[in-house]
Amino acid sequence: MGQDLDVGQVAGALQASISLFLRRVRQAQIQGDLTLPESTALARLDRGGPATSTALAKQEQISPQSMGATLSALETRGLIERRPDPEDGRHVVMSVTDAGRQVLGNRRNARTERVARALSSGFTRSELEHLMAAAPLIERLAQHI
Amino acid sequence: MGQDLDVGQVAGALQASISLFLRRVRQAQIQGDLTLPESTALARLDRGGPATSTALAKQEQISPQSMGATLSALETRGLIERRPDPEDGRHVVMSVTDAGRQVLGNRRNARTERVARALSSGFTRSELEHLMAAAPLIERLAQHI
DNA sequence: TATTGTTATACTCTATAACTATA
DNA sequence: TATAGTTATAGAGTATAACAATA
Repeated sequence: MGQDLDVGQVAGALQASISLFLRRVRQAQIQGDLTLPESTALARLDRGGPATSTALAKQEQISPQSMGATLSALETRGLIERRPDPEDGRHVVMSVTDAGRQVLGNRRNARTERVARALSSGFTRSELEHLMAAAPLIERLAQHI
Repeated sequence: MGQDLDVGQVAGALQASISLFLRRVRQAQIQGDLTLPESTALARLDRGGPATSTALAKQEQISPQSMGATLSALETRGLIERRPDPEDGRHVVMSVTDAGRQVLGNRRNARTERVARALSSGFTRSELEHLMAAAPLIERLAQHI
């Protein structure tokens, strides 16, 4: 306050708006659609190339067990495949299959489509730019909590 | 992106950054601290005055049952109290107790404090302003999904 | 002994369905 | 019949603990 913006106020405002947003996004989940952690892991695997579940877990900042569960779900759907690492028998390297790349190619799943539609209809171009610029700030903030 | 910013791109970036943020905020939860929905409901009840659980659920855009569970937890801790509505026996009006106001007065619980600290140490003033301005946009977006 | 990964279990947050009480 | 609230149950998304295999 005073000269500075109160960081507590910013923290509170972000928590409130962000928890509402994520709740609504989850409610927009449609049967058969990839869940949020599934799309995130699949996209990251495609972007970063084949990786082990532990490495992915570190990148997403979740426990290896949680990442394992997400990857199992993706494997069951045939979107990724597991391959043993010949150099280290403890490693299991995951990679995106053709089917997985196809799903990523469809790009906008039902959930993202709904968010995109909301953005198209109620936001000015400048507001969109503002939101786009905020995303990396939120990500950086998350990494420092 | 040519002339227009791709709304799908904005939607994807927001989902990724926001889910990471909320995950980290939840991990920062400390034993004994109010959970995120608990603080949100308590703050709203204090801000808006006594209200029924159904009314609060509508405001937070969650199911009445979920709000009921959150309110029960707050009541168990003595932070809110329930009072029957003499005019309509179906209504149960919730209000903040002195203990609840005291908790709100402490303002920054451990979770918010950690977010605030992260904001203080790694962000410029202009980035803070940017984040503060993004919060209402995110909230508006959430409401239109 | 340390690391990778799996299995088992549990907690938080939310949902839907079924019920009771009141209007 | 409609509304407010409660109870029961389930699912998503995470966590920790205990374990086996490999290094």
